[in-house]
Amino acid sequence: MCARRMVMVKEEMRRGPWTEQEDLQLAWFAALFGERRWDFIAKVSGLNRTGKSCRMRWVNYLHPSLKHGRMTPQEECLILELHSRWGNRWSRIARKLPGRTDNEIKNYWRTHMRKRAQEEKRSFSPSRTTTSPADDFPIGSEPRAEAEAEAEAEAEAEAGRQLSSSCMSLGLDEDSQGADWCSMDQAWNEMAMPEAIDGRSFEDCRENTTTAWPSSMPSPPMWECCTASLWKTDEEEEEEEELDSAAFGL
DNA sequence: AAGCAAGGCAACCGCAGAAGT
DNA sequence: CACTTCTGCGGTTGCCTTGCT
Repeated sequence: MCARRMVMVKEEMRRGPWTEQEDLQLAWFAALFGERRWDFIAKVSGLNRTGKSCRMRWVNYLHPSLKHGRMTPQEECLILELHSRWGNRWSRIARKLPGRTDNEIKNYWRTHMRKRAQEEKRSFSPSRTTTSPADDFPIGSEPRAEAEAEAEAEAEAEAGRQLSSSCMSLGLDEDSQGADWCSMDQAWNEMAMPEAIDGRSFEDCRENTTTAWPSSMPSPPMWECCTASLWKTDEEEEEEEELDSAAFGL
């Protein structure tokens, strides 16, 4: 049904999840033409995806220097600290976490902070448990949704601030591997083994990808030429961040 | 075993700014 | 200088997986 429609609407761009074949194609063309001109790459690769979509896929998933796996406690700590300092500047925060993307960090923050916020909410307002939220606002009324969303956002932010400060007050930093730095969740502490991430590193994946590479495509060297510095911090930005740090007395 | 809810994450969207013409 | 195109960012959505009842 969908395929039929695709045939009918010839120029329609492909959307949704990427297939392995598409990934290979994109990686190949990105290596060939560089990590720029995504519209051009999208066209010549015949992927029938938008340049934007290609770029997103590359940056968030295919780039060789990306880490794939759970956040380490150090990374979590860093995210909390940087978020308390910079707010939702995900790309900026991501630059401080080599191998992590803004999207990944954003997702991480949202899911974990929301969870945390919900816990906070429960523990701080026991009285609310006795009355249903619907008591305050009739079902379907706008104010309820808005107020709840606002409260949730504030709770998330507060959770972050608290975690961040507890993180700092414990004197935790890059050396805090495996430290019992907060009780956010026992599971968080169990992530402390980078080697255990899925049992494999991206290097492994890269090798596998290379071996599975179509014979018509050159393999290993392309990775070398395209690993260039997605995560290298721009010097100017770096300077600015230093200034920020100084201003915050860190 | 089936149904449902929540969690996790990939992907998309809209906008703003930079770069090119 | 104005306009167009491209890139990057942050917010949001929707699908898949996992855990619970």
